[in-house]
Amino acid sequence: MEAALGRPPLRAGELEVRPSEFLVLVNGEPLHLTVRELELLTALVERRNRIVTREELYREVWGEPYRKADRSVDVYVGKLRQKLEDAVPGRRFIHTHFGFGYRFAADSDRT
Amino acid sequence: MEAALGRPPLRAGELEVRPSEFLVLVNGEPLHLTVRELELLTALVERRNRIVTREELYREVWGEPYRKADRSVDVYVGKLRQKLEDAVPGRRFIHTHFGFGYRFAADSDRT
DNA sequence: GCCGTCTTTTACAGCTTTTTCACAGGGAGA
DNA sequence: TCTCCCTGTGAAAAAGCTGTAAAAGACGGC
Repeated sequence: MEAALGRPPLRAGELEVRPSEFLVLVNGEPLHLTVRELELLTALVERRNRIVTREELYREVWGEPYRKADRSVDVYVGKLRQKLEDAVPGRRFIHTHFGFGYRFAADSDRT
Repeated sequence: MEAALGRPPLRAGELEVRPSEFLVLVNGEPLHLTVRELELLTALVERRNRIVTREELYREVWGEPYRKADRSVDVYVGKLRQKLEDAVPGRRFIHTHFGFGYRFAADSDRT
């Protein structure tokens, strides 16, 4: 979270992430997220359209080495999906790549 | 999968393998592969135009000694051929060398 | 302490992938 | 041609991964 300042705003479809303000807007409306949720979403959006391993996400968000079998990332992906679904029904932002990890995409395409 | 990072992209005809992104493109379109499929294809493309024994492929992809009579490599070669055929009909990338092993070739020539 | 909120851990069902098996068909040498 | 071994492949069994609810733990405010 410390590194939030200086990170530029990110636009991704109907989402706008402003790390420096700890804020996410969905179609201009603020989305209420917890710290973990915000950081995980930010990490994903910063890596949009790329498959990201749980290990990389865990290191980035939790700031410590990933312990195999830790399910925190999965749980928070679930939380984010729920909130994003509430905010933008029918849309799917976070894709699962079985055996690899997750991928954020604002446009409903690729892979 | 751990060793995926740091491996450079490989181009081979209409294929592009990007191990570091867990991604294979066929004429620019992502090809959906499982972990084993991706690793086996990567191993073959890295050794393109050479006959590779099952033993070598097994050691590389499965990371353990090859047990004689294990058919895993054959099964996965079959899966890859199927998916490549769907993606590029009429093309043959993976050649069988009876009694020796397999060989990947992007150009439709030699044996 | 007691609450409310957030985070971490656990458990399990459901699903996907991987492995194993069996058999048909093919290739090479005698 | 005959025989033996090798390969292709569908399908069943086994293993492994993911989604998710819920329990348990942490932490701060009152």
